[in-house]
Amino acid sequence: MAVDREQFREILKKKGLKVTTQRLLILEVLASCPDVHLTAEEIYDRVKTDYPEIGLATVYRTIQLLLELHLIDRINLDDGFVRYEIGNLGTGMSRHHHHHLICLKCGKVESFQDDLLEKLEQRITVTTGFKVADHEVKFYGYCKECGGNVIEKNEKSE
Amino acid sequence: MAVDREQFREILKKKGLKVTTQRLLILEVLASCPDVHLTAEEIYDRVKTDYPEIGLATVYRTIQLLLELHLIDRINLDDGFVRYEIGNLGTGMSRHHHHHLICLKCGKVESFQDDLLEKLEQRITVTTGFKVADHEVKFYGYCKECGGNVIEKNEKSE
DNA sequence: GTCCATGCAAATGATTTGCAGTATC
DNA sequence: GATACTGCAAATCATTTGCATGGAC
Repeated sequence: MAVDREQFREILKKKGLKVTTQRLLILEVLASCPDVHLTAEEIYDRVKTDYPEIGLATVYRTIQLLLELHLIDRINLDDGFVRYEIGNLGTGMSRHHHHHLICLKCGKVESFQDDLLEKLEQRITVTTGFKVADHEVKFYGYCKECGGNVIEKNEKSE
Repeated sequence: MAVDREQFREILKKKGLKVTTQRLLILEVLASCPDVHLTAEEIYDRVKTDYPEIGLATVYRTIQLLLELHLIDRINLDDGFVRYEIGNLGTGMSRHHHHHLICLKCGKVESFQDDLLEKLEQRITVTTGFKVADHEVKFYGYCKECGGNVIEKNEKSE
């Protein structure tokens, strides 16, 4: 699983970019946990255990690079940190446009995949003339463990 | 249209908060343009034309207040600025859970209303046990004026 | 050897906070 | 008159940038 180290080398070389230990390690950290959404600082900390000399600026610069190469996606949970996760190309699996379920209690972020949005995109184009290229969908609520499957509130209206 | 000045007074008093010119003006600016999504700085500039003594810190503090009162909503377009718009309560109209169409060319932000998401929310709850309380949906693409209704690219795959 | 990439430290820029003065109730 | 609110300036904090060194090709 995860992007092959060789594939990544190829991509970098094809773009005239250099293959460095730092870049390999950062992608590896992100690829090794496709369902954890890490902040720049968290990536920095994880890489540092294997490579203590790395600087935070390098992490930020590499993140930019990986975003431009579409190997990772950014997620903003509006908590003051931008998070990153490995993307479609990065995993090789079809994680095409999955949505995020953010638990308001424990903060856990799950992923959910559904194609209902495609229908909505078509509807938007027909109705407004807006041509959708990409979307970002976040659902806030309560996960299974935090009471998602228990009906604890009687708010049927609103 | 927009929240009645009196209603706002009531809400503030009920919470033991004071009615100030600054608070009235800031809500008014947001209520007067329900489809424009303003940054804190933009709100600051607009209020300043009527009330030049206002400070930027007051704008930020009032925005926090209005968010807590659920009179406004925040929108993050990931361009480095957080934007705000008047919410359901603020307009009195049903703008329940509208989505944002963000033009990648001209930067314009349109609103779009649809209930297809409700269906998706149900599906999520049934499938994962996650109970959805709120959602935020952003569509990136090209608006009518910028080529949304013109097929200018032949990219059918990806 | 040539450049690109890195690491450090300083800069940036939106948002926040402390504090003394001011306005509301 | 008490207390909450404001305005200013300083502080904060994630992210970016300048620059000299180091590493990839």
